[in-house]
Amino acid sequence: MQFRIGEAAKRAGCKVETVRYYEQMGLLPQPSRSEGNYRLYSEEHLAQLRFIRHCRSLDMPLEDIRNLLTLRERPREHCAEINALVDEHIDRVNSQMALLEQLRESLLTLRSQCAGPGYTDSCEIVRELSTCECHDS
Amino acid sequence: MQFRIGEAAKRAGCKVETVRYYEQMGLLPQPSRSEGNYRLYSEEHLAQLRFIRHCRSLDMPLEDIRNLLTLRERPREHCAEINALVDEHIDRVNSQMALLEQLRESLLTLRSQCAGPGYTDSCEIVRELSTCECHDS
DNA sequence: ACAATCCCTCTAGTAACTATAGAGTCAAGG
DNA sequence: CCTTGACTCTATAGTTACTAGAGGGATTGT
Repeated sequence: MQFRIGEAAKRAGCKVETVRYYEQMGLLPQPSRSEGNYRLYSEEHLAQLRFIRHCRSLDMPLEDIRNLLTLRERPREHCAEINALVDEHIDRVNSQMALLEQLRESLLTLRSQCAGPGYTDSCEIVRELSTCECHDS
Repeated sequence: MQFRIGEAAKRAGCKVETVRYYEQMGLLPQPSRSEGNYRLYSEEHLAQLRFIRHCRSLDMPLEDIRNLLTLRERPREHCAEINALVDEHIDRVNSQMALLEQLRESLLTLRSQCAGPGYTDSCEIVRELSTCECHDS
């Protein structure tokens, strides 16, 4: 079975442009072409595309996926590396979550400054946003 | 007191390039210039820069900040809009967190597939990433 | 024969910066 | 007076993972 790009994209749950983009980035091998120069994908191509999409649904960066694609050829030898890669990604997600949690706190505090229609002359939210007690660097 | 861009950036806790970028995006008014064509910032400029940075530290998009900068000129009249803007942002942060939480679950499940040195011939993580039970669209 | 739908390549746009190149300005030291 | 170093200027390109568009060819159905 061979698929044209539209069919491949649909089966992988992404857009046509995305498939071409992965090819351009070297994540998908160049498929054969039809007479009319259309890309023709095999089942293996499709499997690899799905692999990529699955990784992306876990928000892994393409660079990590590129590495995984290489490592998975000899999974036994590279088990440790594969785990490390996943662990690093989990760490990234964890710290992103911690950051977002802080953000949420700050925003809720900010929002509580103005609970109803203001009774002062200036907006407490604007006032709070104007004060600066923090230095990033 | 007038500051050159380096001093302004330091006081606002950001990079020099970032300050110029805000000016280019129309978030900071163009400052006066010295004889040698250096930007010269007043206290008001600095306050506005800090306002922007504070909003950014809450991860608000520049477009929202642009709106806030306008709204804050008449806070009393625009109190409701200001609140709505903050509320929307809180919603965004909330749904981002929900997404990340799901992600974390999936990643931990994935990771648990390979707890120690594998005893099978193929990596369970790679196997799981290859299976596809989901369609995004 | 013709229209609709698919596909092709190439280029530019997104958000919010960051980094670089190549040049000018300014204060202090020798 | 000259030079060195730190600072600044403009303009341009790079980052991530796509998305959107132009301008054209291929295929399919009526």
